[in-house]
Amino acid sequence: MTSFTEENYLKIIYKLSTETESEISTNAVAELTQTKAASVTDMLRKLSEKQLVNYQKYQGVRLTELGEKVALNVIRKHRLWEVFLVEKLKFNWDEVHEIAEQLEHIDSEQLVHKLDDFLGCPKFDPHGDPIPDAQGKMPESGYKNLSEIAINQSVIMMGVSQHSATFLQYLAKIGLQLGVGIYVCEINDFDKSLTIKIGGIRDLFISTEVAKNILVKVF
Amino acid sequence: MTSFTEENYLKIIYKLSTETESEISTNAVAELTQTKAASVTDMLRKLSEKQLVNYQKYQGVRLTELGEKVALNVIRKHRLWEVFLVEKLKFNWDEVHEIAEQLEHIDSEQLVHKLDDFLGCPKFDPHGDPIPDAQGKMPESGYKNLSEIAINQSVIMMGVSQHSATFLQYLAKIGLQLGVGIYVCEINDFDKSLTIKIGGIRDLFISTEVAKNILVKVF
DNA sequence: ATATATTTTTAGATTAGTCTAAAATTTATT
DNA sequence: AATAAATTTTAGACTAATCTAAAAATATAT
Repeated sequence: MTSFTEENYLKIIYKLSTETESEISTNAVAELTQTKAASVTDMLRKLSEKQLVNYQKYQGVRLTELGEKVALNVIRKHRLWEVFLVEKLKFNWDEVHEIAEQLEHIDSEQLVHKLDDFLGCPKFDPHGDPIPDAQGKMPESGYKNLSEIAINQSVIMMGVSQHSATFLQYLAKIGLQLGVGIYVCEINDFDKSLTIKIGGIRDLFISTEVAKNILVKVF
Repeated sequence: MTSFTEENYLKIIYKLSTETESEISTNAVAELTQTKAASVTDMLRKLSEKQLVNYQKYQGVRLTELGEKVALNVIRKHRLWEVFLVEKLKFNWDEVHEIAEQLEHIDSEQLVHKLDDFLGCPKFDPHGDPIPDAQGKMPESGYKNLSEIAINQSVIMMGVSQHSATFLQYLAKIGLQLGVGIYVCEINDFDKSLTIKIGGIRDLFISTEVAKNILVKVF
């Protein structure tokens, strides 16, 4: 059995692995788990004994196949619960993360299966993130970051790759929401900031930082 | 804040309080928490420091008003989640207890409120147990135990006061389910066992032990 | 390539919740 | 009322997860 805490470590190591090719550093894990490096070292040794990660001291860490399976299952639960909270309970998408952080650790295969069914086997969560299936396979979205889109192209906003409440509330404020049409008018050479038109109407100026965190489908 | 473990203790002390007038003994708590008396003593001291129980050594324990409020909130969550599992996810009523034991500790007032709404503010859970409202007030059911019903009376089965899977599966096997009509044909003077007719058709023989755990509404 | 800075690990403590075994208290029995 | 039995508490120890401070290893910079 994997504890609540172990699951969180695995989830975080998984997340870091998708952003980096190389081994994950102790410090990187410490930052995301909100613990100290010393605590991470202890946990990595423990996860290693349980065959959930490959770890050798000073050499960083990588998930084993088993560890990745566990991580993906936690992510699957997290995202399914987020769909439930938004679709069924009518939460806003910026309110669900903390609650899903708790629900993702509920342990019952049957529950996950029935929840998935009840929600109609969704492939993406309310932030546009893909939901792995029971075997851990991610659906292909084909989404790109808005920052990669060329000038004069039209796209549709499908998700975000950052889930902090402040970011989501900023998007809400400037009118960027799921499903909205975005047209790239101009890209500033110097800082890569963009001028875009949303819904065919409003002109908007956004930084490349923001654009990097917006997932879009090419029209 | 109350931990997962503290919440379990409070819930169990509450349950015992509804069954007894006097102080709750350390041993009684130990049995239900599946721990040893020594562990219970430690926890009672801790709960006492937090003003959740009144406890003096060797004198047993009682919930304070605050402790009862916390306990009722956990029970509220447990029962709401059971309704969700049975009504929405189509679990059988003998499968939901373990899962609800986990879900009852999810911490979010907003979640409970929205879940309650989503379920249509149910007053009773799938076992017929009353669901306390947000203030901790229990709805009045007026239900009685089948063992208290006089001969030649007709009643409707509304719930059970024992939730073990074995008991629920036994009921399913003999055909006793929620909403069924029960007519008391005969009460054995010696051991108080009953002969009943269910759904106006089948004759059935049940022990007083079973009858004590069946909640009915007088016709 | 050596010194410095950064990262990581070890060593030793801490907290929550649990345990066993022994001591203290209460309850029951004669 | 005295003793035996049962219950409850204390004392001391264990595990999981964390911490701080110091030591060790690795990476960076001159």
